[in-house]
Amino acid sequence: MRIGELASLVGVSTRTVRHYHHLGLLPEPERLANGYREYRLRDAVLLSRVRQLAGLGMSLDELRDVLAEDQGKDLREVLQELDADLARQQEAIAVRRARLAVLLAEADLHPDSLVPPEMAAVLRDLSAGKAAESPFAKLDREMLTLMSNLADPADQAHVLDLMRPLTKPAALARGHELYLRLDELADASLDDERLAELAGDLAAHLPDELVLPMIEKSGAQGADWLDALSAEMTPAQAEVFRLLMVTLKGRM
Amino acid sequence: MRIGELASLVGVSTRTVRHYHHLGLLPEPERLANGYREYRLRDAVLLSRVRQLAGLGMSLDELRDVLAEDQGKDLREVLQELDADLARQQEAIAVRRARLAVLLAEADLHPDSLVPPEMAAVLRDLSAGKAAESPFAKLDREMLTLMSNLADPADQAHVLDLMRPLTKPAALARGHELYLRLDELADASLDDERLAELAGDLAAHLPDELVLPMIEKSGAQGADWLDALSAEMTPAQAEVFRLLMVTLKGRM
DNA sequence: TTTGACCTTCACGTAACGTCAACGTGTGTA
DNA sequence: TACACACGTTGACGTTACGTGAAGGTCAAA
Repeated sequence: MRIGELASLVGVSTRTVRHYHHLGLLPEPERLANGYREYRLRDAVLLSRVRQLAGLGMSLDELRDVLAEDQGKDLREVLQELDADLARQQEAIAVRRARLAVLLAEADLHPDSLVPPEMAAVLRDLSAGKAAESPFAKLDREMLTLMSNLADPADQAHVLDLMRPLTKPAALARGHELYLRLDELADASLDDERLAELAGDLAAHLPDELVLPMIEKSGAQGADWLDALSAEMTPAQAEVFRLLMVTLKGRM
Repeated sequence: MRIGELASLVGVSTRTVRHYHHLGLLPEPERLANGYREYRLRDAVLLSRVRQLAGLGMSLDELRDVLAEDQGKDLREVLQELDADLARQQEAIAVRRARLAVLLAEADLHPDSLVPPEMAAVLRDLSAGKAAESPFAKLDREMLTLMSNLADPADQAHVLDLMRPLTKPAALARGHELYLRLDELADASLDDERLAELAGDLAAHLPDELVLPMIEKSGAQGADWLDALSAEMTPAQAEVFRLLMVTLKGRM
């Protein structure tokens, strides 16, 4: 047999056969006078075995070890590891599919704000009505989208629970008003009394359980999302948040 | 934010961020006077979105299309395709695990002859007893191993059914005897009468349903396993098989 | 001033081959 | 005999999503 016959017998490309020679998975056969490789039946058996194992999902490197060590690790052990690995892959894919299903449940799916449907509804509510044009509402939505994207699914549900009181009509109206007040005070002087007043109203509006964990997490990590957020605000708005933080930390 | 802060905020490496810039998945931000990239909150949102989609199993190329076309294919469609693809992957892994389970059921698993347990038992029987040392039995085992490796699982079961009659004690003894006779005639003259006699006995021994499909498949493909097989036999043995083929073709 | 911890771009390495390129070999046909 | 055509040979670049140096500039603290 020459290489093409061997390849088509086993159902692979000649390139694959040569590749396996290169990796040492298949011994180089004798050469004819013209330099062509000359294969025997045994080579077909060896090649088909390599394909079998490779087809099970084993890497060619692992495969070389299995074939070489010959006794090193007991084939059964290797195959059991492989099975465990495949099980993990299945699990990972299942998780991805579950997340996909959640996203696909969203009614008007668009490339921005890839948040789960429930969160999308909350975001819509928060910047609806009077706050529809509010720049600060937009910033807040941006930040909440980021938080949603970064949180793991377990936290997601928890955060949604905590935000639910904010979506009741009365709280919503109050939230919109706070957005507008933040917009108004954008360029206020840093010693404007309304800043402290607004910070107090914000502290009263936001549930402690929602904000406190954020503060805690914030201090821990190196890169701080609070820094990124306040960099987007005007100095006056940042001052409002500084006051808010002081108030909230006092409550801890 | 500089690149390190952005990266740790979203939980990726700085290399990844730069890679996404290179691929056009993330817009290059402004640069500071010293050449450092300066990111805004919006970039974190964009980056986290890219990670979300990539984490679902989408390739970065597809992702670029999704983000660029913006309206081209409707995100929902893309995600549905992705889900279908993931489903196929799950199925493929399940098949691999099923094959693994079959292999792991084999009692003495060793790297040679990776055949399913039932086939392994048949192979053991065929070259047991009187045929334990038979060179031809060894050749036959080699070929059957190859066939088993190359056959798809559906055929596998069928072939095993067809071989079952050969494993009954009486047939087995007769098979061993035939192996020994093939060994004896290895270097016989091509016009030795015993060759035709042996071919006849072989034809009587082998079930038609087992051999006929092999002959048919053999003629069709370019690379012929029969060629490879007869290349391993002595001229006299090859002659036996030629005669056997003639007999069998006559029966078709 | 030196030490770190950042940042910059450039470029090779990874897995398992596919796919030219550039070339020799062997056979059938005009 | 000449030419086409199918097959073989080695060598090397392309693919995916970054990791991992290399070689060097920037900035703040000790």
